[in-house]
Amino acid sequence: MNTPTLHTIGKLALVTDVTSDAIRYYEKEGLLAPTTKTGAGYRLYNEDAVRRLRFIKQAQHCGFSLSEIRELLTLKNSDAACCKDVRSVAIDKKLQLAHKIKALQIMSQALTELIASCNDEAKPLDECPILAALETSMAKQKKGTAHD
Amino acid sequence: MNTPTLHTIGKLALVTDVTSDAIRYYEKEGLLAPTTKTGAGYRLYNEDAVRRLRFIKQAQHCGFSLSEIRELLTLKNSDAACCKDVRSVAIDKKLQLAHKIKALQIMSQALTELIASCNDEAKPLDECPILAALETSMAKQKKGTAHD
DNA sequence: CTTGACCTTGGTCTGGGCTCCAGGGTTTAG
DNA sequence: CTAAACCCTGGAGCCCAGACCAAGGTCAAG
Repeated sequence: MNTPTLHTIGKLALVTDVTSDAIRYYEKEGLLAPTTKTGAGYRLYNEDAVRRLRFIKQAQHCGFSLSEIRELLTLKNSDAACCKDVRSVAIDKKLQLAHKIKALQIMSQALTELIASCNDEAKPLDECPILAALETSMAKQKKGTAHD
Repeated sequence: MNTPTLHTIGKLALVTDVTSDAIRYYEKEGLLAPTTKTGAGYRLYNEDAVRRLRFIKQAQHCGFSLSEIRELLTLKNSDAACCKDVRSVAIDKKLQLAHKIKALQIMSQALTELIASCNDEAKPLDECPILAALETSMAKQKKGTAHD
């Protein structure tokens, strides 16, 4: 019966490199509860909390929002769910990322065309093809081979 | 001396497919002022406003924020600026987009690896390699050739 | 003249993920 | 014992691009 080490919120913050404010915020959002509280109301955490915080951070780096992470954690504690469910959540998120990436690439492509349209850099502003193009409906002007 | 057609805000909204609320918001942000106002305070817009709104919308589609668009419009009305300046703003924005895209691709890549790690979909949750990986520091596990 | 469609200002609300107070109580090192 | 360092709760603020709402004024058609 070795007593497990319990951290106060500040220690946990140090160990995990997450601010105390953020930890309290996660608690409010239902992502992470302290193991116990002292009589004075101090939050105390065990090693599970460290793992859970790492989980949260990693998931964030994978593009999951906190509410999505909460769902992942719920899934994790669920009896009915299996690994396949987790996998499909990941696949879903990857698709969402693909959509975002595509949207940004379309923007980038539009900029590429605008930049290409402006060869003569010495033109005065009222002849600037970029500004002109931004005022029109910018119907695909595909004038060359612009890769992005 | 042909009288130019003036739109009320509602007409302008219809023509440009931008809500009246958004148009008023642009005005507050210094992007678009009405040509004139009636005695009763109604905003009236001429055809320039239509072009300006198109400009704003196109620039948004290129990833510019409203404050950036305001700067573009300022540039446009400036005497000192030339086409080269506009061009470099566009190039700058394209770089920013490239950074965002890269960040998202890194996330996507991380997900790809997680998904690949989970081959046996029937595993129970406490053996789910995705969940396990999210709890560790996820030190680059590069086990195969994962393209993204 | 009335009804309904329009317009006005000024305000609050949203979402995401926190940060940064203020005004207290607690614990610990010296 | 005291001062510093920690902890608590609750709330406000931030960024962005509007949406939405209420209470009222205005305008056109019938």
